[in-house]
Amino acid sequence: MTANAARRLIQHYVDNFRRLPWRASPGNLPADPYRVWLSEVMLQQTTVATVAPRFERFVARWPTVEALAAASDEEILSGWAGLGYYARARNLIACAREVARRGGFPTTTADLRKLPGIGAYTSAAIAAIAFGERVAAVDTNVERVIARLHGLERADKAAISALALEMMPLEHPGDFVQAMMDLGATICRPRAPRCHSCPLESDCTALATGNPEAFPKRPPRAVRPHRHGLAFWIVRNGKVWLVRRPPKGLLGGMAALPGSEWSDAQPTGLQTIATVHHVFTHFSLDLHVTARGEPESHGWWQPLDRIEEAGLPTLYRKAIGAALANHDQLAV
DNA sequence: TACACGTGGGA
DNA sequence: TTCCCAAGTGT
Repeated sequence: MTANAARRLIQHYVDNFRRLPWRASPGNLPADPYRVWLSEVMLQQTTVATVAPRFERFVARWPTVEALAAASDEEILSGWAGLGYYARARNLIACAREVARRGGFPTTTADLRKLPGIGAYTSAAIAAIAFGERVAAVDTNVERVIARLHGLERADKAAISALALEMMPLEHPGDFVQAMMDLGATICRPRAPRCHSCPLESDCTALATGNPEAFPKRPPRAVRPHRHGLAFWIVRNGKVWLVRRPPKGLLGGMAALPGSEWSDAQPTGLQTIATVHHVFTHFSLDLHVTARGEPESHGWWQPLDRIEEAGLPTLYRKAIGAALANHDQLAV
């Protein structure tokens, strides 16, 4: 039964193969470990639609891990700007330099796992897809597919991994890994799964219950607090004063408008040029843009007509856009 | 173990 | 508008 299900799963993947820029065709191994690594890191918590063009830009600019390792921190962080989860970019830099120093990627899950930004899932994905190791890469897609297949409300990582490995064929583990993820992304979706199109329809315990969507059970979402912050608008001769944020923490290492610490309290008695609302994973923010005369911190003058070259994360890109819209009105 | 860590698109 | 959430990792 299991072997048949796996065969059907992979056949469905081959028949519906989505030609994504980082993929080798099914059956072809090994894939370029640099491309597999870069795409897997970009895809952490990020959609295929968002990643695809960015991936193309990265490999065009830095075709090899050695090229990436030779780039400056600022170049790479700017290239990452807008993708989010910037610790990934910081780890990407450290990982590229370590891999270049060693002369290539390690080839096993265990050794890949030691590199910065490569955890349990990504190490397994690279090992399976680029090096043909027979190992289960358990992301949320695989977790959901396996949980539904076996009718498990609670998804224990180790149990899921064992069940996935049990189902995995001996040949072409990378195809199986990608087939599972594709099934989760396109058929076995969190909501409104397309069970009538699923190659595992006849094997699925969750479907047999009549409510496959209920598997696995999701924890309730935590309440998201709201905060406020100030951003200082310092302009001169068509240039705006920017700073680089501290290397760790939220938006760590990224270009930014200078400003205050963020707090729970709404600022009062403030002349604001613009206020932008932005939602982070664990809180939302109103950033109030307010004029200041002189720079007080270490930073640089960024020409406003070349603002997209600054590598601004979305929060500050939005804030500057809103400030410019109002600024232009005031200046008329 | 639980929390910090971004963003944009779809329902 | 609001909520959900997408190929997780580090601490």
